[in-house]
Amino acid sequence: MLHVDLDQFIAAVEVLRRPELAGKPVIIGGRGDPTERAVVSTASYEAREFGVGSGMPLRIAARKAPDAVILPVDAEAYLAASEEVMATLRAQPGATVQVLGWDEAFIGVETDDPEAYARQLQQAVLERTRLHCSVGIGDTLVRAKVATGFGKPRGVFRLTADNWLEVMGDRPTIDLWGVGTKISRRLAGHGIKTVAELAATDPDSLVAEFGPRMGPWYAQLGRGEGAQVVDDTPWVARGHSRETTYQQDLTEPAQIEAAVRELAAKVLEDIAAEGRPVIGLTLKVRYAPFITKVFTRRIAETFDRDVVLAGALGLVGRIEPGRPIRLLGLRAEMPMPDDAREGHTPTRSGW
DNA sequence: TCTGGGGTCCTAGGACCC
DNA sequence: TCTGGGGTCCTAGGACCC
Repeated sequence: MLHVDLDQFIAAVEVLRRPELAGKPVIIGGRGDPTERAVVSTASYEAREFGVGSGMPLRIAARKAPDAVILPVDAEAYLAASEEVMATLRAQPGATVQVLGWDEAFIGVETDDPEAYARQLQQAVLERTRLHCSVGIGDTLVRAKVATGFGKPRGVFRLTADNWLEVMGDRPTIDLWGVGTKISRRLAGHGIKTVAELAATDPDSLVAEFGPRMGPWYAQLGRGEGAQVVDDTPWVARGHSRETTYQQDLTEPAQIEAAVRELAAKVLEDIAAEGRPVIGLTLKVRYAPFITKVFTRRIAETFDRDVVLAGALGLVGRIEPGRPIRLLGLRAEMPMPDDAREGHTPTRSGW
């Protein structure tokens, strides 16, 4: 199977409609204002030379690359570009396409020459969208996904059981897809620092630390093993959420209630667009950069906007009074149809 | 200088039921 | 006086991904 990842996707889309930005450091984030609370969505390769990367506070990025062009996020433009890319992938001969995000997909295909297929696919995407992509080839989804990183930019790389340990063995576990800072640190606490060490670990020995599913999953991940099937079943959202980081902290109860009403209106709009009912609500409150609380409430299945709004406002009562609020988020959960795809994210059991 | 927004899934503990 | 075992649901929190 193949994994396709567009190169610096968001920055590339912006450069396409503003050719004068080609070759310059470009940073996309928030509303494009580095004085606001926001982070970098994507930086062009030129901006990355200055040490700017995704997730970095925009303010810091602007200081590191003072001459960079900073643009606001334009989700609609990226979605439109994404749809063209995905349509191109679906048009490839024999391709089963599983979309992972705006700029990523797995391709299931039977071919004797995957490298040639990958090159052909890159050419097709470039011709139709003027965007460059990298392609990973693998005998599992995990290996294909990891392989793509070695192909960047504009390249192709193959990772299978034959060369997995040779290529990945000496790398830190955090290089694995599904292992972040927390898990890599906890693994290191058990003397497991490299992918090879994780691969050699008895899956059952990780159960005590990570639980019955995640423990064995990490051991499997170390070996690059996992699902080998690309699933193009249409994805069905489990829920929809909206959140806002306020430029100035909220303090007044009236402010907070108005903010929750605003979030509820947006969430209801997203839900209504799908014509599905609501069965649960979660209110997220950030009091300070690192202190986040969530309040969840299950409700009887309903299509009634007023009932949902009342439920959301009910959760507001659990907010600690008098504490400045920097972020509010509201999520509505929907019931899942029985035939919906299981295990969408890579780190989970479905893979 | 201070960390977005939209998602998914796992874990653990308590309540409740049979 | 003691109190099993299995199951489900709910809530809170954690971790990861793009």
